[in-house]
Amino acid sequence: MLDIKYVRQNLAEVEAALARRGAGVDLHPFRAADEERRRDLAELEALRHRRNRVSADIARLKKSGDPAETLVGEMREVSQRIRELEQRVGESEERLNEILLGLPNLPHASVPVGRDSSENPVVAVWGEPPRFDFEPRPHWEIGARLGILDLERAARIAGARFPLYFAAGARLERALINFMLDIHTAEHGYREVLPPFIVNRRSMTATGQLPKFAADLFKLEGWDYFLIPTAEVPLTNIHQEEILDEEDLPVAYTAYTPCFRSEAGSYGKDTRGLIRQHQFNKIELVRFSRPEDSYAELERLLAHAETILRRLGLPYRVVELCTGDLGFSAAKTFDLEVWMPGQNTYREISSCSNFEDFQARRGGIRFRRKGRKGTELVHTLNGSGLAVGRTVAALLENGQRADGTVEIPPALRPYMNGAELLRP
RNA sequence: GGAGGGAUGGCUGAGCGGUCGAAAGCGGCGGUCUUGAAAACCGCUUCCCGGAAACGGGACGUAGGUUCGAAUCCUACUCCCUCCGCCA
Repeated sequence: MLDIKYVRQNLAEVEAALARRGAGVDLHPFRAADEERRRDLAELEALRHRRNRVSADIARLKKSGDPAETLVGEMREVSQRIRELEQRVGESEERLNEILLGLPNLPHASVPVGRDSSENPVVAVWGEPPRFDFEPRPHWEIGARLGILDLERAARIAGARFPLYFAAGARLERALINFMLDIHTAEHGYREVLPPFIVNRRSMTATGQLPKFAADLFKLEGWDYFLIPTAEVPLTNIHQEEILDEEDLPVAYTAYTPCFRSEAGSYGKDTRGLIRQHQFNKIELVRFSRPEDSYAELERLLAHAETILRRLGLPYRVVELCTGDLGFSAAKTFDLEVWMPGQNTYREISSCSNFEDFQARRGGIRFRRKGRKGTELVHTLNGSGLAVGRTVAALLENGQRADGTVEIPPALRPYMNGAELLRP
């Protein structure tokens, strides 16, 4: 959520910044509700002031046994008017809140202006795409031939876009989860978390999935509960409505969770393979920092995610999302895209973002500076470190050999009982 | 599922319907003492909104209600705890 004071004082700038995102927003309804609220609030507070004073007078009169009927009668009317104004102010606030919850974050000044993903600049490239003396296959064919991936049977059990791994495939997924968590906890200083995979409406609203993107979520019938689309939601909400100590920052959490996404509106896109699933595993990285540190923290977070790709020897590039491709809550985002030989293209495997105080304001996540009064909102960041299913896909495609076997990267072999190859 | 208890400041925890934003303790900050530190002692320290400030308003789980006036009374809801039952 944007700061209401900032929006009020910079209406035109906010509209312009949101226009750069491609979100044409008219803030006139905001202004109208805001002015109405402030007008009513001024009257309301004046009346409450009067009531407070007169109530004290009444108390004094009663104590000394003097009659107070005149004042009591007068206050009856004042209280009636107060109730009316409270009602009106409440309605204005509801309107304002609804508007503010629907506004996306403002892009950081450094974010390149662009319409969509085609205008995302590539900021770094790592590794050489492998060369094959045969036609590289897509991962779903490799996985099927190895007998470790069975998306047809998964469809029977659940439906399209669900995973079903067997044997070395299941083991590979588990190996990657442990491999990534071990690096992030032992080398990058993250505290490991195993959070709920189902969260309430409040948490979804704090991180920005709600109210606008309900259609992307799986909701439990008969409950106000949702399956998490990413561990960002439970991890960021760990400190919902808390005041952290400055010396505890930055706070860094990592978690393995499955992720559930309805993928509404993506019909026909990536219908084959592991790229776009209703359920997939992901290792998430979440950081809470002081405002002045958050962009250095973003670099750090990005480097942590990159480490995984490098250790696995997977070629990738870093792209910076332009204003038009930025997610709702993010102020700035870098995507990591891994090379997929079977598809002859780079595919997103991690997304690392700084949300600044956007989520912290929605979730009430603050900190207190050492030796100073008052509180400030923290900055929140998160990134995938990495999406596990897509990592499996990348390993299968990059490690494939002419005879149908797949080479396991050396760094992962200890997690695979020392095996060097996946064979049919 | 059944029975009971509870929700108050960063934390623990008091609080007859009327100077209660709230006792006390802990923690934090500043000071005295000390070569320094600790201890001891003194002072300050809830959060949010408006305001340069003075000051004003609000918040005691949430939402309503009663009342001139609610942390205190009533209703509903949410969450937590204890016991019983069931259960991976």
